[in-house]
Amino acid sequence: MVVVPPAKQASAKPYRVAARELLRDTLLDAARELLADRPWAQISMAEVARAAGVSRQTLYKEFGSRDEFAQTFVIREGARFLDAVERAIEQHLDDPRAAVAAGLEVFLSAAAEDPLVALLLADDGTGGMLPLITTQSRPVLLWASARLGEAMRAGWPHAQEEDIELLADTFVRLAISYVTMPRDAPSQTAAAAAALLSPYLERAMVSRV
Amino acid sequence: MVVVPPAKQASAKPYRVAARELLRDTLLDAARELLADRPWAQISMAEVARAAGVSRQTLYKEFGSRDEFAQTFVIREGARFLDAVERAIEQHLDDPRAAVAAGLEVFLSAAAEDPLVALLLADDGTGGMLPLITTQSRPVLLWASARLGEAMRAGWPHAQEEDIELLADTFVRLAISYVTMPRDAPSQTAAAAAALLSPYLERAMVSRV
DNA sequence: GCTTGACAAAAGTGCTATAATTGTAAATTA
DNA sequence: TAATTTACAATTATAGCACTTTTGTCAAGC
Repeated sequence: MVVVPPAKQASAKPYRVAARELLRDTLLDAARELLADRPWAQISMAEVARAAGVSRQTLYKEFGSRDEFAQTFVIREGARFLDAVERAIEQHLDDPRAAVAAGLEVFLSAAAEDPLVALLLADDGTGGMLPLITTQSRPVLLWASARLGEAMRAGWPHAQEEDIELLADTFVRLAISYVTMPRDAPSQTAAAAAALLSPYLERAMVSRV
Repeated sequence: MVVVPPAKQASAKPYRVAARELLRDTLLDAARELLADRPWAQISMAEVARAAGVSRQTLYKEFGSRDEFAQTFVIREGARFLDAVERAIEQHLDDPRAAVAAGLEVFLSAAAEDPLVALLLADDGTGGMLPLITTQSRPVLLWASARLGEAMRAGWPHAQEEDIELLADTFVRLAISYVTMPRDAPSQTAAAAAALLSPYLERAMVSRV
């Protein structure tokens, strides 16, 4: 009697969720391509929908408003960088200082090369996305800090919760600061910041009986 | 024979320098009063000069351009806060952690109450002064960091030059970050940041043979 | 050394009309 | 059911235009 194994699921997620994510990704990707040409203020929601091959109403239904879409976009682009940062940290779990240095360097290098980041920083006036990482950056900050916190918690399970939160928050704040007003070459900036954080970090990452 | 002591100088500075400083102060003070009413974008150089009782050309001769004037203004206002920070630090030279906590708390509390800071942060569009502490804040950052560095060098003569510079730079970056996007109440934010910096600080402030 | 008066170039203002965009709601299609 | 189409009011952008203000720099005068 031959046992037929169940067909391997293409994804663990039910169709509805997968379809929704696909939709969101398609829309956000379309926005990114449009942003290669002109600033956010000059891109309409209709264009984004058209570029994604979707109706405008689907876009609104999914994201609510233009501002929410922009917010989500910035966070999703940020996720690209944060992924890289977390990978860098995971490779240095035995050495917190090296982890911070590598994570920050990866971030600053990637951001410096990214044309989207350059565009975002260049655009001065209203209607752009710049405020989302300066004066109205609470959502981005909270999101990035929370995600980074999770990664640190996973890598250093002995660390105290408050230390994790403080370190993640500070890491993100400094990272934003360095991106908007560079200090040095990415590697030097990262090394300096890591040197600064490491004494605290090393205390925190060790279990305190 | 009676020795007549030399008349006490009103100031150690020669007249030319003193007059120049008086002129600058008068103009900058006039600008501050005008800023109580309306945002910077709606204040002309002619108004500033008139309010200071000086001709427009004198203003231009002294500051060069509108942007330079704004830059100088922001730095001079920043000096008010930095004075307070330095005093707070000087009162805790024996305890670097308390020094950082007190300095940051003084700054954040004062900034939170200051109507000028509120106006500066509120004003979104172009022509305002906000970019001077976000995307174009290099001058402010360099100035504040250098001044804070001097104060630290004076208070902790054993510290290494690189440590001073790194700490001052980081302090200023975090302070700006906290002002533009608050984390907590000033006292809590200051305590957290001080806790984070203190392990490094304490190593640095002690002479390393 | 400061002020006055003058100036061109640039930037802002008020106004109009027109067009585009946002956000929402319905009816429609697959 | 989920997305599309169509429709719509309200807000906002765009363009043209004349006009005013402002910036930045002169030279002349006190």
